[in-house]
Amino acid sequence: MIAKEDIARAAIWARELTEDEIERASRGLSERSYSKGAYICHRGDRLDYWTGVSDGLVKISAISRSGKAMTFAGATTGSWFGEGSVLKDEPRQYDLVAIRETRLALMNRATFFWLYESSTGFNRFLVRQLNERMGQFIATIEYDRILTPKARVARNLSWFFNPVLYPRVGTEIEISQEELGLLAGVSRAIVNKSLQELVDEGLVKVEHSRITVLHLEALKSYEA
DNA sequence: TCATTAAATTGTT
DNA sequence: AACAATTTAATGA
Repeated sequence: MIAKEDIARAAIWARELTEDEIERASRGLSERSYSKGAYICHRGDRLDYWTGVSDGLVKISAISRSGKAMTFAGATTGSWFGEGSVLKDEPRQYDLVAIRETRLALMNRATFFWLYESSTGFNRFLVRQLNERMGQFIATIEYDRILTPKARVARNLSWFFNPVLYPRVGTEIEISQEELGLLAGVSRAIVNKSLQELVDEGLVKVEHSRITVLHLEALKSYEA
């Protein structure tokens, strides 16, 4: 088992924190595991923690009034989310589902607020993250209206490489075509065909359970 | 280290 | 949704 302090130190928001702040943060952390397909929480549930993905893949989605499932985002290893619900002290607005075996790091509310009140570094992180997410949601609205399934796949892929929201090193992501389909809201067959075409266009490289992005900018604004 | 097997993933229909 | 082909991971000689 990894020490809490290591989790805190490795977290993206720890980069601008002081030693004292990191130490305090680590004491407010706990971990919880979820098996593939398990609901972490349903819309309307209370989840009084700020949540980070230690390892795995989480789908953030909602069911529209017409009953259609809609995915807002995927959270991969290293990303943190849910600050909105914790800050406002309200139930979660979205469903959270573990798409694969997943370990979550949970920061309790008291610790989150302590950082919020005390740490300028932490606040800088929060502002950056909220700003990036705003940009991504605007892009989501656009893509939902106009894009072909193939472009959905391309743009969903590009989101995983937002350096603020998803602190990954390199240009690869470990994700199966089925998982990507779940996130993009298209069938596995569409994902497969789309990826092959994107490979032909020289934008990505596809291996087993792994996708390498070669031209991120082209994916971000993919239209056809 | 290599061979065998089971499980996951991919490509196609 | 179903099927075959491919790749990986796990097991044990």
